[in-house]
Formats: sequence, structure tokens, C-alpha cells
Amino acid sequence: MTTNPTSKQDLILNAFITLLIQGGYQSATINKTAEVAGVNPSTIFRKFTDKEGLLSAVVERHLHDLSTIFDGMVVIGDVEKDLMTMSQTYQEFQANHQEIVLVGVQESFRMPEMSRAVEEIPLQFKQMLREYFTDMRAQHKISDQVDIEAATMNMIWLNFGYFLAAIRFENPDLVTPPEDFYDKQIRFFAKSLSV
Amino acid sequence: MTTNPTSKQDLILNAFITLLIQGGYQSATINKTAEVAGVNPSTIFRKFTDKEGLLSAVVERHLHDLSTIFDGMVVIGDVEKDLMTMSQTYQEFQANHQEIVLVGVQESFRMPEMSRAVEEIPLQFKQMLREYFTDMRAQHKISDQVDIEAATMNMIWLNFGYFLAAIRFENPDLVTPPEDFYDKQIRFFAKSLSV
DNA sequence: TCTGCATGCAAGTGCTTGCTTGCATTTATG
DNA sequence: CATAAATGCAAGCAAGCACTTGCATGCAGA
Repeated sequence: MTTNPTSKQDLILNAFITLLIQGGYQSATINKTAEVAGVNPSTIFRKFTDKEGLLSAVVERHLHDLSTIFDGMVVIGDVEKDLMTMSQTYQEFQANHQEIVLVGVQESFRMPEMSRAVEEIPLQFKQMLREYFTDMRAQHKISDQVDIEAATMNMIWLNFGYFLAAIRFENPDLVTPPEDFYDKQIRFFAKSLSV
Repeated sequence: MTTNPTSKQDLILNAFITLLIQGGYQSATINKTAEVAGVNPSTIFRKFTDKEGLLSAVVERHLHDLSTIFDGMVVIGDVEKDLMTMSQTYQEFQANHQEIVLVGVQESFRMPEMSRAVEEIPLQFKQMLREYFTDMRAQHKISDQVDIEAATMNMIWLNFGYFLAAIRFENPDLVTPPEDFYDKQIRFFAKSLSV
């Protein structure tokens, strides 16, 4: 093999993820996954043992990605711009891991471990935000009056809500393009930090 | 019948809704529904024809409730308090119709009509908020500078995000009690309206 | 050229699902 | 009390599911 085709492992995983996004865990059947991946169903079992094994592989890949979530991000000390950067990083990560968020929301009852893997995303975001706000307050770049915990949670829920609306709703009255979100919403939010 | 027991229709519907909340549409099987309702599976088919028919009944009930969503609500002209009231009304309605929101989020690909029924909730909320903000600005109770559209969407996504986090996450770092949400978050939000 | 590994293929197993049907039994109603 | 409607019950059906297995095939490296 001289070319560089995606490995069958990845082909299968990607097919599975596609189906997870479209219909959740239950409707992402092995047969469909095999068909989308262009692979025989038996191959999937040989590689992943189980349907659960397939899911585990997805979760593992996700947790690995998560550990590097804010790695490339640079803050410059301009609150408005930094918040935009952080929000964008968070949004893009979630968008690239929709399947985890969706399955986590869907199966939180039957697969609590899954739910906990999903929670890790906003938790990382929260930790970073809190540190940032604390820092900015020490530098007097945001008001002393600001309730950091409240501001942090506000950002988290706002971003989480926008994300889910964006991937599941179609009505333009409920979803704006990401750039508008960063530009208008984060700016709106940033204002309340100077009061 | 001299007592007033819930009709079998309602028993079945409620059982179905319970299962929808716990595991979504696919895992809410007719057999389980019958068992939870204390009813024979065949009865369900005689009453609702189909599994789809069951879902339709749930959606119909929902749409009926939705038409009265803000009926009992009273605004007093105090922005902070009014926003709390509105947020609470919205949150409580969503909590009482979790099943619709969840199934809508889960099955938006396969059942777009469902998705549209879910969208109606935030759309109603949006309409009310926009009117309220416009009104308050005319009365100079909020700043002229405020971007009403941005403020409206901010409230919607914030509330939507908090709601989904609240029903699916367990970590107290990601979910606060509703009272805290109204008290701290809405107050935080209200501040940005006076800038 | 030989060997071993990865894959395809097809048949099959046992379980669950949605859904139907015919008949007995209970329950409400006049 | 009589009649009709609402339910329970049990058997059954076709389809889809996860998963297994045995064998043929093809491809890679020694």
C-alpha cells in the first residue's frame, strides 16, 4: 500500500460517528455502520468485539482530544477579544465532537459514564474561564463588583444553549451564524463585566 | 365509576412520557409502556393505532399546553423581577414538557415535524421577550444602547442551556438549583441592560 | 514462492420489536 | 338483568437486531 488511505479502524469509527449524530446510539446499528464504512459487519466485531466496544473507542478518542482542547489558544488581555477566542475554541471543539454531546444527552440514564465524559467539556471550559476572570479582576480589567462564579456559569450555559440550538434547530430565528454569535452575544456579555 | 381514576388513555400517555424522558423514542417500547401503565399492549394499539400515534398524541397535548404558556404570567414593570418571572415561567414549562424537548433534540433528523414542535417553545419565549424589551426601552427602563435582538437571544440560549444542563447533568459544578439560577443569572443579565 | 494475517461472504442463532387477531372476561349502561 | 363496549390474554408473524462461525480469498512480507 503506497497511498495513504484511512485505516479500516478509522473508517468504521467515522461511519459510526456519522450515524450517532444522525440518530443516536440505538439507531446506529452495526449493519448500517458497516455499510457506510464500506466494510463487512464481521470486520467490525473482529476489531471492536462489541457495539459497546465501538462506543468505547469513540469515547477514548474524545477524551484524548479533550486533553488538548485549549492548547493552541492564546489570550491577549483584551477581555472582549479573549472571550470571543475562548467561546470559539469551545464551540469548535463541541462541534467536532457532536456525537459525544448528543449521545451523552440521549443516554444519560442508561450510560452514566458517558454522561460524565460529556460533562468534562464544560468543566474544562469552566475552569479556564474562572482562572481568566480572576486574573482579569486582579489586573482591574473587569469590575470588582463582578460575581465571577455567576459570570462563568453564564458563559457556560449561554454557549451550551447556543450549541445545541445550532446543531438541532433549523429556524433562523433561533440560530444565528457562529460569527454573529461571537460578535454580538459575547460582546453583549462582556459589557456586563465592566459594571 | 364513582371514583375519579385517570383514564386509561392518560395512564398510557403518562407511562409513555415517563419512558420517553428516560430513554428516548426508540427505547420507549410498547411493551414497556403497557407494563408501566398497567395495561395490556393490545389496548395501546386499539387506542392509538400505532407507536407513531402515541407520539402524535403526546405532541398534540403539548401543542395545546403551549398555547397557554404565558397566560397566567404578570409583569409589573420592574425589569429584574419581570425577567425572573418570565424565565421561571419558561423553565417550568420546559420542565413539564421535557419529553418533547428531549425527543425533539434526539430525533430531529428522522422526525423534522417534531423538531418544529419543539422550536415553538423558544419562539414563543422570544416573541414575548422582544415585546417586553421594546416596551421597557420606550419607558426608558433599559438603556437606549441595548441591542434588543442580542439581549433576547442571550436570554433564550442562556435559559435553553441551563435547562438541558439541569435535566441531564449531575455535577453540581454545572447545575445550580433553579432559584439560584433566577437569582444570580437573571440578575447578572439584567445588569447589562442598564449600560 | 510460501506463510500468515486481514478481510469478505454467507448461513445461522436467539432475542426483541412493532403489530395482529380471535376469544374470553370484565365493566359500564340502559 | 341484558346488552354492548372496553379490556385482558395468548399465540403468532415478519423484521431487525447483536453477534458467531467456518470457509474462501486476497494481499504483504520473508
